[in-house]
Amino acid sequence: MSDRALHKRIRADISERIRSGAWPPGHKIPAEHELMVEYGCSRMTVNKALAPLAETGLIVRRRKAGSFVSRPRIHSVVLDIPDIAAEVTARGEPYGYELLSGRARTANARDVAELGLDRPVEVLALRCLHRASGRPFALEERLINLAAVPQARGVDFAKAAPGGWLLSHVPWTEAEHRISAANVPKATAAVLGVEPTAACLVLERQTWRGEDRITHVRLVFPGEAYDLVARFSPQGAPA
Amino acid sequence: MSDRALHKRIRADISERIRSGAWPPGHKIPAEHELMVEYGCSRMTVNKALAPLAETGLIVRRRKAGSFVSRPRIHSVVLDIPDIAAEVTARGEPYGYELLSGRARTANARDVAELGLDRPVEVLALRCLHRASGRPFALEERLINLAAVPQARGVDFAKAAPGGWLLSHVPWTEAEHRISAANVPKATAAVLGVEPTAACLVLERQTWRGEDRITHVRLVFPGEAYDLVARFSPQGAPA
DNA sequence: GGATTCTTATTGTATAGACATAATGAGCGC
DNA sequence: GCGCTCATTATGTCTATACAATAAGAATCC
Repeated sequence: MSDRALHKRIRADISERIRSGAWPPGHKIPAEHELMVEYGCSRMTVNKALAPLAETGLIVRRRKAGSFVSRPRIHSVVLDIPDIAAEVTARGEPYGYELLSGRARTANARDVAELGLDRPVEVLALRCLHRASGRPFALEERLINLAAVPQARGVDFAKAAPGGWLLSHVPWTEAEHRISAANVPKATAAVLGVEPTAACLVLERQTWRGEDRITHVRLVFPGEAYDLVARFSPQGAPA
Repeated sequence: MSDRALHKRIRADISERIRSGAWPPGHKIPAEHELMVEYGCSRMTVNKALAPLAETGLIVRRRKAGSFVSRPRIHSVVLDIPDIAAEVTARGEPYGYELLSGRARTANARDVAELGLDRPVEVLALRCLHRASGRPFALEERLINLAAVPQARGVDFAKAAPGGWLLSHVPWTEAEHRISAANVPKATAAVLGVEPTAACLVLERQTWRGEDRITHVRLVFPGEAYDLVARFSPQGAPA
């Protein structure tokens, strides 16, 4: 493991010392000049090692003052939002997809609110059911803004799930996810084959490109059948 | 915005073209030499711009072949795991904390499973209630491995919430989070002041340092009172 | 044709030097 | 002591150059 590039080794060394607690928050990190001597390299190399640590917030750098280990930073993790087909397949279960309903319509008040539109344009409203081993796995309720994605009009979503089609055909610049728990309406519970009182995990995603709203999707997972798992691996940690 | 460092501007330009779809997946990115001419800078500067893009997976670089926009990358987001006190205060509500119970004991079978221990050591089991404007906001069920964190024995968790104390006193190297929806036991529902049928959002976190298990915490949020929000901001995007 | 070798384009890494920028802390005037 | 100025120091950025590593593609040999 010591055959990697020097600047990466320096970075790994430092982040290791921080993560292990040897250098607590607030601790002063040796100056570039000192590290340069310690590792017997040029200042550019040291700088290349430290710059990303500063960018990701593990350390704070101040001119003249020096570099310091950050105060306990916001506790953030990377969460992989599942591609449902991949997720089901990864569990070794056969994946099934079914389009329950789908039609274009002028956005109603609720559509406008969910998509965050400023006026009621044409939208495509879809309801799809994803299955694992035949059993309902997730209900997808999706709105696609046809003003922003007119080419979605000609796609047959009975064959391909809209998530995958959108991902590969429509670029987006930003997305917001919302994760919550909810007791869902009776109709939804019936489709998912759970009791109306069962807790469901609701994942909502809204994407847009520039000012244009692209799509809004709500994925409802039946109760305790599904967990979102996020593993935190701090900057510079070996895989 | 064009007064930032050149290598950051180059990086922003490129990631913008990728995110906007102008450069689709698989598209060949101009060689370092070309970008060097385009921006009138040295190759080092171009390299400093591109290297982080490769590290975060937005692009793939191959010697002799060139640099290319990655195939639809894994759909991952950064999720800020809340510090409850900060979260409540940020909403403009007064924050309240209460220790419901706490005692040291030898780990029982369930403790062993939750902490992932290999033998039943001494643990500190805590139940705490977090309030917003007096109303229950979250129930915290926490186990602290006293074999790994002996100094926790002398702390009065009636005054300070264990999360904050651990964060600032005990370094950790890895964490795993699990987010799910659940119908909680009657006793839990009663403490939270919700119906036993109400869906609750359950956030579990387990942290460890090296091989040592540090703590396991389960935060139960009453139903739809709380959303986890994750905003995706691709590499190089302006804040 | 197919396997092997050679050439070369392209990225990876590092150096030494230069100037810019920001902020600390010392010195100075009052 | 207080406020101002200024030298100093550490980081921020960039250049020009060098050599290494890799793999694509061309040339060669059989």
